Amino acid sequence: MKRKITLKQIARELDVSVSTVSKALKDSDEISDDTKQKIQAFAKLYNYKPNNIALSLKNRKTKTIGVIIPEIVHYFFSKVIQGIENIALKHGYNVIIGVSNESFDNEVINIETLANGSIDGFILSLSKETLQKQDYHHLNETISQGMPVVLFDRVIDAIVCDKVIIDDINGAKEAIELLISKGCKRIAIITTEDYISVGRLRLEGYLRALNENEIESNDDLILKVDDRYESEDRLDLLDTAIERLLVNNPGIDGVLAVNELYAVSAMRVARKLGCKIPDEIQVIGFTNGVLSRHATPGLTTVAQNAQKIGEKAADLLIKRLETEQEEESYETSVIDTRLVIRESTK
Amino acid sequence: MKRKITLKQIARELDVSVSTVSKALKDSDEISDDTKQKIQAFAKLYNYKPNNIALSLKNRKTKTIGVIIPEIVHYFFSKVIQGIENIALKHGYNVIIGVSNESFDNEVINIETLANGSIDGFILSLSKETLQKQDYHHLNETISQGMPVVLFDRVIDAIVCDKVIIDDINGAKEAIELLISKGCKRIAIITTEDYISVGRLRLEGYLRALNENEIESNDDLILKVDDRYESEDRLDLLDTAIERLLVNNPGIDGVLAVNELYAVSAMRVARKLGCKIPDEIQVIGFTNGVLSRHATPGLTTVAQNAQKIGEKAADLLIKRLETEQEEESYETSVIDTRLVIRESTK
DNA sequence: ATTGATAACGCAAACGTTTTCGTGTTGAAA
DNA sequence: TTTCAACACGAAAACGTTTGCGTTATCAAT
Repeated sequence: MKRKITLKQIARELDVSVSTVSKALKDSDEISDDTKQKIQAFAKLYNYKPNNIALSLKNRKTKTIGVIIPEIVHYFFSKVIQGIENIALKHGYNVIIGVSNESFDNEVINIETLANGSIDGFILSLSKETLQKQDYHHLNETISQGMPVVLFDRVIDAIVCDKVIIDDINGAKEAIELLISKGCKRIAIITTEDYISVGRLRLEGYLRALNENEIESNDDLILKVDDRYESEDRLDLLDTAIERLLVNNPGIDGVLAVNELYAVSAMRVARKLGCKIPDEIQVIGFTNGVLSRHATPGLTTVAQNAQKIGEKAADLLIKRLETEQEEESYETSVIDTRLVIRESTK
Repeated sequence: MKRKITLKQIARELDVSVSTVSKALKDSDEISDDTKQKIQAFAKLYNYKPNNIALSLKNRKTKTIGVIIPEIVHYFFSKVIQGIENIALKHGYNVIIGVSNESFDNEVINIETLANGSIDGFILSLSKETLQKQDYHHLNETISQGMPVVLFDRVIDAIVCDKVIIDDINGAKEAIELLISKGCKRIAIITTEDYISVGRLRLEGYLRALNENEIESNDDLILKVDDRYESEDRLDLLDTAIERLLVNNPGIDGVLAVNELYAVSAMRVARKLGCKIPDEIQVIGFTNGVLSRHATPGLTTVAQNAQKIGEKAADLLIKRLETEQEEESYETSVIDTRLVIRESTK
């Protein structure tokens, strides 16, 4: 086993100084051609590569981006990571992933362990628990220590930094408008509790669309799902809640769900209740993921361009990292949504 | 903005030496109680945290695990990462992710940039292109440099290291046995090309099960899907291939697919051809992911315990990292599969 | 008064780089 | 022969830690 070789070892072996080796490998013209060739050949032979850690310490930058997401087994988030990876790789950055599992404590721990020199900046989406507690001191502290942060998807005004979001209001509004144009009169929405911004905003879009089309909104048609129903072993509770919605409110002919899971669950429940999709009920979801694509019938969805979100977030972060000046003007980038029509709408 | 504080700054501020600060913060009894309290209080006030990079350089270990996967937007791989993250966090390790996108070159680049001191060890699954080229020099080199490596899922004998796999042969065999016990007489398999080990092994299990049950195998019933059909915009080609399989071989009453995508595609095509599932054709897939759970009908699958694979891989790696001695005996851990019965089988 | 122990701290090296600033050697010009 | 560039290289500091060892000062014991 031949361990990695260092400048010092090369220097000793070739009987020159460490600085000579360093310069020779950088092709400095301080060093004679003879010596350079000798050193370069030797380095190549032993496959010398500079030690990243030493470089990081010296340069005070790690060329590494920290990404903290609530959940990794999730089409949207993994697609965002893919976007981040793309851009990062292109600029010579590595990506280190932390998963908060929707827990505030995990988020804090992840941030704290990464913020001590391991990374140059953060890209993150807040955990549900953090949103609920409305405690952002950990983020504001790392930001005030000069660590650049880019927030995406689940963002919050109280944190001042670059942000990447989608136009949730408009995405939902367009979806509802599609349903209306397809003849829906009684449209329900399956959303999250209000503290999750995307749920709140999509509900807002739903209400606006109804309002603009002079359809009276009805609280009975608004189902705010308890988070806890989202875990894999609580699907029955989600189904029950949806079933209650459909049974208690006969005549529902359109459903907007704020994520894939809610949407396919709605379709499953509707089918169970004997409703034809899209003939009797039309369904639209959010996130054009694998579920939407392979559901039966195929699910019409509001595509979020998750990959683009990741790319934009990485762009913003890297731009801030590479331009030293501390611009105190932060950018919020809005990524457009796109309706993908499939068979769950007419 | 208050930047992170260092030992040196504390030392200067309190008019002591750096080493005194360091020792005081470690509660060394070389330092008087007075000084310790003063220093500790000051450090706490300024929220001192040791710089990870400096520690890494000094200790020659980074407490970071490098994970390289072929694809991140993928239930199986993201679930494996979740398992790795769990264990890593528990042992104070960070996880840095590289995505090869099934490309040999990307795999090499990822490994090389991470191997230069950024990480203590690798966990990885080989890219398809690497498997095809059968070129493993990059891995064998990093291993020979003393970098611990754990391979999972797509493993290869030519690389000598710890490995974590599932019992593909047996998993497939049990699936086929289930189909046979449910009355299937003419069972097809939708698998990958042979160079992908999991496809090859599952085919092997299929053949063994047929053999043991004295059913003659038939090459016409073995569909080896071209990789390129797997991308999101090539789904029609996959469907066409499956359709050809079903149309050219009437009487197929059972299908084993080596992944979720192939399985739901098979169901979609079968339904399109007017076949009832599971009455006329029963289908079993691999990977108990979100597709299997939410397909209609629910897909019976061979669950791979992806999270357990990740946990085991992380365990193996960390064990090797923490026990310094260079044991030259490598372990191959086999994670058991589990049949999850749903409505796509009788 | 001398010795020796002990307490409390600082020095310096080490991890692997890069880079600034010498320094010694050569050769040519004066 | 002296002087001065130019050339080729080395020493050392710096990044932020940790740690073995050396160095004081104090005080008790002889």
